[in-house]
Amino acid sequence: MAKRSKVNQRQRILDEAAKLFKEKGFAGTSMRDLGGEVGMEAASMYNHIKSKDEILESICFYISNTYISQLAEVEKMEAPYTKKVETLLRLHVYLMLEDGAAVSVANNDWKYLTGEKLTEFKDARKRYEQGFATLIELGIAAGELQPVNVSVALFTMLSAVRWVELWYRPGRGISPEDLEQNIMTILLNGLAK
Amino acid sequence: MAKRSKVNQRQRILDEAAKLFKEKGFAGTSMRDLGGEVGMEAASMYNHIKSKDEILESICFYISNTYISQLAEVEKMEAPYTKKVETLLRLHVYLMLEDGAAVSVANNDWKYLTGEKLTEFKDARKRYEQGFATLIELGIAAGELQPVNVSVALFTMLSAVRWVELWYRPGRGISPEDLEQNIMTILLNGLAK
DNA sequence: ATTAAAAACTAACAGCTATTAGTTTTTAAA
DNA sequence: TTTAAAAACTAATAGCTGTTAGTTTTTAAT
Repeated sequence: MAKRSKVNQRQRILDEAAKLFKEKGFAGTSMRDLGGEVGMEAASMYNHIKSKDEILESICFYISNTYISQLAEVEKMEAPYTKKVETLLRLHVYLMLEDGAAVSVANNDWKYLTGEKLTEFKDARKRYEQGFATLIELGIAAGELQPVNVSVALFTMLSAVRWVELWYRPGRGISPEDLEQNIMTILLNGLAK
Repeated sequence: MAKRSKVNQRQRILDEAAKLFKEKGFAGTSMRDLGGEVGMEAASMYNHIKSKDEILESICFYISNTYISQLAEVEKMEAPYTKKVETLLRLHVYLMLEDGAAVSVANNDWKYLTGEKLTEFKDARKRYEQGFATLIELGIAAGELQPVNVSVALFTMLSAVRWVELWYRPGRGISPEDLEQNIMTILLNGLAK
């Protein structure tokens, strides 16, 4: 059976690409670099992928699709808005702990997407942000959240969660659960006593 | 007097480089791209700069030096730790509003520094983070701040302040002062009511 | 108006880029 | 063991990279 092997090799290329793009950036990573990491001549990888651009697209849209389905999941929840916001942020942290390299690429290298893929990605991101903002807005209207500027709250939270991927490693002396709990405490209850 | 002109041209190159590096990344920006923006052949810029690497170094160390002197300033203040932390964060926001492109480059493209410049930059960043962490630690010890994990608090705050540069434009319908105030409210008092 | 320095230019370089075409090797079902 | 597809290889492509050398133009003080 040849199909299995092809799928696996493609996935290996994508995984190594995510790691390399995270480390050296999309433009700073050559197909020869990637081939070296995968253990294959650069040219050979074209049996599994269409182009370098397609690699980037696969990584970016895997992440944006995940975000969007997580949002849909949370929107369906029957719970207070604070709980919904908290859940969405927790899912962010989880995805980062699981697939940090891909998240990093989607966060930083999406700008190298071209043509309609670029607009498609930006649209997806805007949809996600819009949905998240609505949760915050409703939370404020319901009196559950402080009446802060919605955009400021949105981006402060999204960013506050992004550093995890840069910093977190098992062996940092803090468990994923504690990490999460600490971030949530700061964002929801504030740092001041 | 020719000296004046040389300094200005050099600064123009650095400014355009920061904008371009922010937009397309260091590796994604060619000297010909930069020349096009400056209005000069790529080769001509070498009358004002030593190399592409040197441009990156100038931008990165300008920012890291600013951060470090801001930290020193705050450390000298006679004030509660909450006030010190708040001041340092405000200075972050100001620097971003003033020099967003350069901040962005120092945040994202420092990894393209090479050799001892790379280690020098990482050391400076570590010193800054260490100093900031100490303020938080003392704040907790003094009972002014919630007893959260210091690293988590540090990076949550530093990141929460980074998105400004990606998002803020005059005409967003919020003044720099309100922007600041909203961020501080979320970080210090929390989003939950 | 002369002069010398500064700053622009053109042309060229060696090396790297993503990708293709064509060929050989590996894989796995018959 | 034969066979055909899949997946690896080598070699080559045109175009772009940062940078240098050498030349001409611009600038500004004498």
